[in-house]
Amino acid sequence: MRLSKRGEYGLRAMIMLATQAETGAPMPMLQIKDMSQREKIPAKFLEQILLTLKNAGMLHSKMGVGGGYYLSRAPEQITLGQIVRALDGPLAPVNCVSQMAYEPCGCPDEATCGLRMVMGDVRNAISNVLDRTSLAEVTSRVDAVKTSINKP
Amino acid sequence: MRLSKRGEYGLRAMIMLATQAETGAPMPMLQIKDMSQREKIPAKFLEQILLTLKNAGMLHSKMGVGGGYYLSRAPEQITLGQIVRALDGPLAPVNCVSQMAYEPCGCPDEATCGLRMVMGDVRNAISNVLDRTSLAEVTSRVDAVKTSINKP
DNA sequence: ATAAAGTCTATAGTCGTAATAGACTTTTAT
DNA sequence: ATAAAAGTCTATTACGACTATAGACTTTAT
Repeated sequence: MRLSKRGEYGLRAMIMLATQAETGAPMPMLQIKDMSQREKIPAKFLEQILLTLKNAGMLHSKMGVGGGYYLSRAPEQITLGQIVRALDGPLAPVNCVSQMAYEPCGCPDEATCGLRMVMGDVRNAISNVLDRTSLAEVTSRVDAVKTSINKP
Repeated sequence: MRLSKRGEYGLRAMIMLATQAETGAPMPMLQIKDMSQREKIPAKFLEQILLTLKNAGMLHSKMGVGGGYYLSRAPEQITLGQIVRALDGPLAPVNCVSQMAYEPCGCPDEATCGLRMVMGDVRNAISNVLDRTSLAEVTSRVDAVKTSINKP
């Protein structure tokens, strides 16, 4: 049940951008170079990932000197499920229970397939986390931990 | 968040064996050939999978004419989580939240890593399904559907 | 004009998955 | 005793996806 590196790096980048957005900075933008250095992500790989996310409509960018990437919507409006799906495809463990990429799996009868029932549960369990968690919720959880450490 | 073919085939085989066990047949055994034909699984691949499961202690086998595989414990005592872990490794999407295969992921500080918090939730969500579902529960769900179809 | 930054496409390398092969061992039936 | 049926074990291949790198191009600020 692995998350790919592409998915991991993409999530890290989006979380960084959301954190930046919530600082209230006038232009909450980050550059590839910044992000790749902070989290030790290969820059050229990250570039592709951000491009994918941009083409999926989650990021905007500014070219040229002083450019960078920023979220195209408020952090509340972007879920982790959207990010993972854009980068890694369906959340479902098997295609026959996928909402976005259904395919029959070849078992004699889907209605009475035990595997399919359980994998449907797994898909829902994953979706209940990733589709209900927004970038804003992530940053606020991080903030909560950080302040509880500073004021014990 | 894919389940590998190995995992899928292994689960299918174990569910077949559990179904067989619950028929009350005197010797609830199935042969590789039977299982591979029923669910269109490449026989030689299934062979490897069953061997892995046997070495993990979930199956016993009988060699020679009239041999085959059978569950080493009651279907109630075997969870899907055990099967998936034996075949595909940890359930966790990233190693830094894995119970059975923890590894640091290289983020600056694990305690305040937003990705890690969420992936921990995902791991728990998956585990809450797979570790709490036994083969017996799968077969009884299948039976429930089958009888509700016959008596509408 | 130049340097900084994102865009885009192609391609290489690597690794895990899926599958196949084949020689060996055990057991049953005749 | 022997042959056929079945599981055991290890090696190896084939393939594709994932990861990463390269390089030429475009846009923008100073």
